[in-house]
Amino acid sequence: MNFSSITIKDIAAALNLSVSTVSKALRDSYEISEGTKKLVNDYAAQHNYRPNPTAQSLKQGRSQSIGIVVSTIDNQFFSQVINGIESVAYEAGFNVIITQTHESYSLEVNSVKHLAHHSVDGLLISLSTETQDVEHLKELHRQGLPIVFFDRVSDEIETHKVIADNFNGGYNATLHLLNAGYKRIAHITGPLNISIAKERFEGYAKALKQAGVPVDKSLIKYCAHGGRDVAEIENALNELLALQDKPDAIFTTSDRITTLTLSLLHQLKLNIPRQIALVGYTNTTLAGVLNPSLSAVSQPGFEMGQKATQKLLELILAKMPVDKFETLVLPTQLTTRDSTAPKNAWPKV
Amino acid sequence: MNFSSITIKDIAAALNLSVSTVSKALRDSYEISEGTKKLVNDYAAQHNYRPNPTAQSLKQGRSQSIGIVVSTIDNQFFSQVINGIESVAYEAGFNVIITQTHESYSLEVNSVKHLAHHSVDGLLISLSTETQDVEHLKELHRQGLPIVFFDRVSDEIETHKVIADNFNGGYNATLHLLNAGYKRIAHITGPLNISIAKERFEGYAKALKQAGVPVDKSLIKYCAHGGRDVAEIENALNELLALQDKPDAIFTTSDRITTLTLSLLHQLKLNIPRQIALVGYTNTTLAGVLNPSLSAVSQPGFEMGQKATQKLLELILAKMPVDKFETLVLPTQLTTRDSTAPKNAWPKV
DNA sequence: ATGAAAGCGCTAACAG
DNA sequence: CTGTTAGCGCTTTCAT
Repeated sequence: MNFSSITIKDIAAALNLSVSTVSKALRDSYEISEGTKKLVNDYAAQHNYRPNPTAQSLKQGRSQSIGIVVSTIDNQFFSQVINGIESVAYEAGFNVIITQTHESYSLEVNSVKHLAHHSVDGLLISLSTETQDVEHLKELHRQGLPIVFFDRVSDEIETHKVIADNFNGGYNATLHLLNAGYKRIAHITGPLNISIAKERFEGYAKALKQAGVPVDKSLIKYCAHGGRDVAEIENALNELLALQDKPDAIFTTSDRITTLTLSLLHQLKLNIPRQIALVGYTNTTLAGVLNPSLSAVSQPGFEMGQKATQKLLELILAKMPVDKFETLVLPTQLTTRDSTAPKNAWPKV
Repeated sequence: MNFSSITIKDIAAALNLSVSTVSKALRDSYEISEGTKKLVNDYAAQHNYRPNPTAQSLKQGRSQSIGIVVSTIDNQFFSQVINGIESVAYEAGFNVIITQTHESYSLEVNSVKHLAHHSVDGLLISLSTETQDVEHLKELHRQGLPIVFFDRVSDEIETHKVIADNFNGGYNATLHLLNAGYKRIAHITGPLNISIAKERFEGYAKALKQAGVPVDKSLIKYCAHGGRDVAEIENALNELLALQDKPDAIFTTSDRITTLTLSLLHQLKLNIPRQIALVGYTNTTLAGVLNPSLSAVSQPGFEMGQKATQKLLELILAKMPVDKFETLVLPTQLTTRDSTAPKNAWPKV
């Protein structure tokens, strides 16, 4: 069933023209006289004609739509990215299809296949935590599907990438903790195969080294599913708190890990920052009203979505094959709050 | 460009059959011999054949996709609903297309038109705050497009609806405040033309009346855009706090209004609940770790998405026109925390 | 049991 | 400048 307007055929019949003439007139072809164009366009406007996108897709092999693959939309960072994507895509007349991986490799493969199959004209993807192998993307990339990575990128595929400055995000958060007097700084993160975890870890390690603090492996916990399951964080936390030489601060590296860690510390009735300080990556707008107010590294999600989409549209609309690719690095922002108050200036209990 | 597998034509050529035979074999038609079916299906499986959804859409006038219209995905409640929708839709082989209204009537009309035009087989919609007129939906509904409302429904269109028990949500939250000793209970909400605001208000009013507390209009603030703009809440709050007889508690009715109110109360350095208590609708998983921990009315978002999708699929797959419609009402849950601690048992400062 | 042919709505090469 | 025709990939009569 089609719930929309008339077809080109209807216009042709009504105006005693051929469908091709109408089609050309609507597309403002130089072959068509001004008079006919006006006639057709007026009629079309009056009868609220709109081309059937499905037919156009089939015919042209292009769908005017782009596919998005993220871990989950139930996450402020990703929903901000998606809003950024939509703002640019709609402006350019492109439709978006959102799919979620829930951090699973097989769901990611499904999503990508699904999108490719629905003949999206391009793909915006942030890899799932589980993903190690990107063959499913390489294949499509080889066939010419424009792909732009954002957030969690792969270095095995040469294309545009838009990321945040993960190294400095990790570096600044850790440096801030050091400056505030914390020394035993734990790190809860995802597996190092995902780019963001690796880079944030490197920033963390660099800050420690500069301060002459050894990088203690027992303080670093990797959540295989990026904190998808609460148990992952629970285990990490229990192990950290069971150490002889307990950490006095934690640096966490994703929205989910950060907020779950905070919740668990509450459950354990640990005072933040007196018993343990916390700074984490998160884009939640609630950081300032958490208990305690949470020091946070936030990323320009909306802007990341916009930039990634602009680069993708460049690829899609390019006349010539593109062979020069860019990696855009956007700044992160560290906002310090009570959860990392300096040791010599702890808020009163 | 098509980034996927082979076509029916390829199979036909390879097997020396006609396309129609292959098509029928793939669809397990009774007209085709078992032998040929096996031949075709094996070949298809081996070469990873997958039908082109665009072509199927065009041919059948069905797209195996459903459209979703929500105010914004950047909201825990709606992203939970969407996850519920996806879980059912994917199971049934349906694809979903998500669009956002950002509480704007004109964007809603655009979204709906866009979806209808992309020939979705059905529509799941939660109306925007601005929407008063549902002619854009009536029109499509008349033409036979299956529509199911969730959350914010219209009573001008007869179809399935899935909502939360808004009346009791408002009633219980207000009753709880009364029992905790609060008497001057303000109410910040959206315009009464949206169903949820109206019903929640009625619950609020009922609880007050039962307790013999007059409903004071000066304590009720309607945000025309449902709190989309911070200024709306700011004004509401300023007016409330400027009253001779100030409120001692606030009941808010959406994720966004609730969290913004909390943030603003922080900015004003008001102690919650001593100077003013707060209970609000929100599905944020952070309610327990906010400062103070927030008493909240939460809704079963995931389940709402699932139920709505089930009802929609019933309509889409129905052989006969459906004329008996249901309105499912799901329970809400009130979780009481420190932000509404009883007056005689306030947490220490 | 299989195939030829038409057509969903649109575009585009090719004629006229 | 306009029209005829073919075809995107698939389904579906209607032959054979």
